Amino acid sequence: MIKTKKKKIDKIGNIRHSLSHLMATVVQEFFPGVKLGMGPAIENGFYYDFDLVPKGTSFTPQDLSKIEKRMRELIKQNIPFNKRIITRTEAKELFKNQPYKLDLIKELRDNKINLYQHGNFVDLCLGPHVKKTEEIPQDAFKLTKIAGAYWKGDEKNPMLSRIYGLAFETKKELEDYLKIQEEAEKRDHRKLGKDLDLFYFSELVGPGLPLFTPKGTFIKEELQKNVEAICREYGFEKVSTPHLTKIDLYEISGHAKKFSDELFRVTSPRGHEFVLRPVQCPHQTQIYASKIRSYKELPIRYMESSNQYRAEKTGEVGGLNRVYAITVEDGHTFCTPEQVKSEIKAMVNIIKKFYTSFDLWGKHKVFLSVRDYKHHEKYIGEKKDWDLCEKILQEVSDEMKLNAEKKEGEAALYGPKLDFMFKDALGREIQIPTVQIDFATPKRFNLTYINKEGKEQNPVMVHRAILGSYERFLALIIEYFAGALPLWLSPVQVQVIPIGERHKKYAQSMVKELEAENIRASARIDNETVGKKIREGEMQKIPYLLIVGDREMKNETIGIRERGKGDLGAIGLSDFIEQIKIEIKDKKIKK
RNA sequence: GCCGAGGUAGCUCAAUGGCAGAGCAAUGGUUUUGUAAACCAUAGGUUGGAGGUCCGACUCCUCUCCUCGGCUCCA
Repeated sequence: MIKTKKKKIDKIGNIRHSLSHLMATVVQEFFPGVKLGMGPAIENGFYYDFDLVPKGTSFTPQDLSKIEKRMRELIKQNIPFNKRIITRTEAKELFKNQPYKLDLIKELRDNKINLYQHGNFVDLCLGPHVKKTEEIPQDAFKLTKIAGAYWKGDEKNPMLSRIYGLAFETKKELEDYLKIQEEAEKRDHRKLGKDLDLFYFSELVGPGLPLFTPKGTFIKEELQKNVEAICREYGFEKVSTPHLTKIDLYEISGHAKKFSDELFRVTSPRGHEFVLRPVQCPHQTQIYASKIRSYKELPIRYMESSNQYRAEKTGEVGGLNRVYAITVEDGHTFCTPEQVKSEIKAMVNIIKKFYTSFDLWGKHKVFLSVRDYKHHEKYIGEKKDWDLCEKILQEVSDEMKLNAEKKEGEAALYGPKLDFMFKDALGREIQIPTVQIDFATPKRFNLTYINKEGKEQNPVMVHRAILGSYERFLALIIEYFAGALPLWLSPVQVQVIPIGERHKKYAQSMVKELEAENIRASARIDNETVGKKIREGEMQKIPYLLIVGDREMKNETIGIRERGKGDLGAIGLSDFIEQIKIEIKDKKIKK
């Protein structure tokens, strides 16, 4: 069973990879002198990078259909793909006009160089490929987009023109994929944020600076109450610190140097230099530092939901996932080295509890982000501390069965971390919760406590974000629930719809009763048809619509319509209130 | 920041060098409605902004702002 599945993956991998080569053939045919980059198979398709001549030219969307058409013609010719092995010297000669290929050859240690050839096209490649192009379905691929991409992913290198393609084994799979993408676009938080009136970007305020409407703000605050309640159970205390600081703070923490280009700088009228804070940790260290600490006080756990400001590169801001002004739910524990592991486990448990309440636990992947072992100078802190931190996180991952995947070079400035990754509506990975160990920052700020022996010692700092950025978290849940947020989080939980004029008073009295029970309710007493009010209520993703008319008034009931489920019949208001109070209290997720 | 595609009414979109338009939303009226869009009318625009070409620019060119898809980055 598993074997056949693997075989299937390989087969589609070969098709994708071979399509990439075929595309390069056609591009070479249409754009003589083109320099070839790399062209691998990827999830759902393939790409190939090209450097067109003359410099500065690129593909147009029209080129894509021409290339695609020609690729189909080539497939029909049933061209065989052949593997060849040549020596380094031969390879250098063969690719003498292909600087990027020569660059790749330089990196290969082996003297035997693998090539794949079909027709006249030869590429430096380990394979594998299809044997003949007849294995490639002609109608199950599509060239989709043109993008710039740096050679070998390094922004210091030249930018090549990349063509992305989708490819599947059957036409139906391709069509299904396109359909899913189309559906996914409908749950894009940027679209739903507008439709549901949650947030807005003003050209006057600027990009990356979301303005939250009353509904959006309500959700943010409700999330905050929720995450703080869980953290409080685990001993976190709320602190609040200013958004500004003298830059000196970041000179000590190391952020000023490392993130110099991403700091918003503010100069006072009297010439004093401040920065808008990009992180909260250094501020919180200063609360710790405000007095002498004893080992008996530790762990000390602070949490704070507040704004941070990062001057992200312009091309990187977008929607709520990357903004200049971020609301971050940030927390730090100061503890003894012996306490680190249990503190981290506690944090993972908080994350688990919080995400379980959204039905999101299990929808994630965990990365153990460690340093770039070749470049320790990029980080602060001592090597032995880093070794220990990485070991602790690995143990936590093993003991808590997190299955963390090691990611080299992804660590924070001051320490390694466990990052919890989720996917957005379009399948792009976003990092939300994180737990990070930090031996370095307490040393830099000279934070100490008096240990059992009566001697000063540096505490360890554990950074954690549960909800992370409210903006990102909101984007995640909007997309996950397609806007139909859980009842407890819905800005309007119940809307009462009177059938006609003579039912309006009854509707308003229902609202009063609901509000008396702390249920967020409103009545639609405007002169629209019932059908229209229901339609709008459904589109606004209001969890419950209560329809009241003659029947309901006579029987002192309400007609319930549940979001996405339609008419559920009539019951008494008190029974309804009882039911939804349970749903709110248990934070049930209804699907 | 880099490569590419875009920006027309609050929203979704039309008008390819020759009078800027539709549906929804808004406003006023009529209608009082039984489970996903009642009807009529009115108003709504320096076509993102600035400059240029042209008798004439939403349309062509330059710059700029913003949005989207990638790349890079993400404390």
